Amino acid sequence: MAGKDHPELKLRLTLRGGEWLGPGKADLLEGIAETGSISAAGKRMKMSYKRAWGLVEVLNGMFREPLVASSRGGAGHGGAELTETGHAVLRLYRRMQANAVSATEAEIAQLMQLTDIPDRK
Amino acid sequence: MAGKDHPELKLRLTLRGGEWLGPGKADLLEGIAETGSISAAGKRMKMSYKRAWGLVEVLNGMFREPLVASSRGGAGHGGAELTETGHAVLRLYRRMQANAVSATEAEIAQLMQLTDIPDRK
DNA sequence: CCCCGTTATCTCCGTCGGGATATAACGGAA
DNA sequence: TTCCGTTATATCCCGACGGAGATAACGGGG
Repeated sequence: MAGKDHPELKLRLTLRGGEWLGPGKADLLEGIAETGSISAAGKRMKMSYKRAWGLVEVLNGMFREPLVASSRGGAGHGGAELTETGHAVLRLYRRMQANAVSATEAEIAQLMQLTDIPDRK
Repeated sequence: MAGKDHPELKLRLTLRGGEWLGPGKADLLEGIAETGSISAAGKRMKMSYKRAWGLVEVLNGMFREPLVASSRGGAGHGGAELTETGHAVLRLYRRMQANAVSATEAEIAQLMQLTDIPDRK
């Protein structure tokens, strides 16, 4: 279920050439915060651990401080969690997305009217 | 020329699953409007004609009316131009982008401060 | 001392997007 | 009738992306 929820606006913020923050990395951060594990977060998004781990590595290198702190072994058999910076980045991205959506509602509505998609409201 | 201009915010508006409007198609539309040719517009963006033509085909199928009108042969040896709908879509996309940028300036500035990128201002 | 689940790495491999290239069609001009 | 530049379409091919799977390391618990 979870309806198709169209139209949908996605944002990609390019920090430097080749380094950017988009919906995928943001969702992964959120998944890590909720599951406490890189592999679990990746699995939830149907992506391989290799890919999830690679994204985390990139994320940690994009900012001054790492966004994800991970540990191996121990009582909890290892895991991962967001750092303070990680939470801050995720929060800022979500707010950025929300602001962008509300600031473009009018244009989106007009664009949708030019499509042949029936306006179910 | 053209400075790096970072950070940069890009928008992708998904109309239906698999059909979306983003920076690439928008720039292509703009290029066609300015050059009067699909191949010239594609070349300007360093993309093959095949790809440019494919994007135009998709664009024309996304809305009720085609966005690009093309012709072969004749006095001008063929060419392409934006339809009224094409101009409208491009204009709406540009306005959407501008609104989104100004609505997220604060978050973008805060995110940049978390990077190790020197703030040249 | 072995067990466990996760992190961390590596290698192999299928898929897919898109470039490169070739060819035909078009239709007015010369 | 030939020439021209563009649209339109097909085929071949390569590199990158990412999945699948194997392996090791970790470190507290039983």
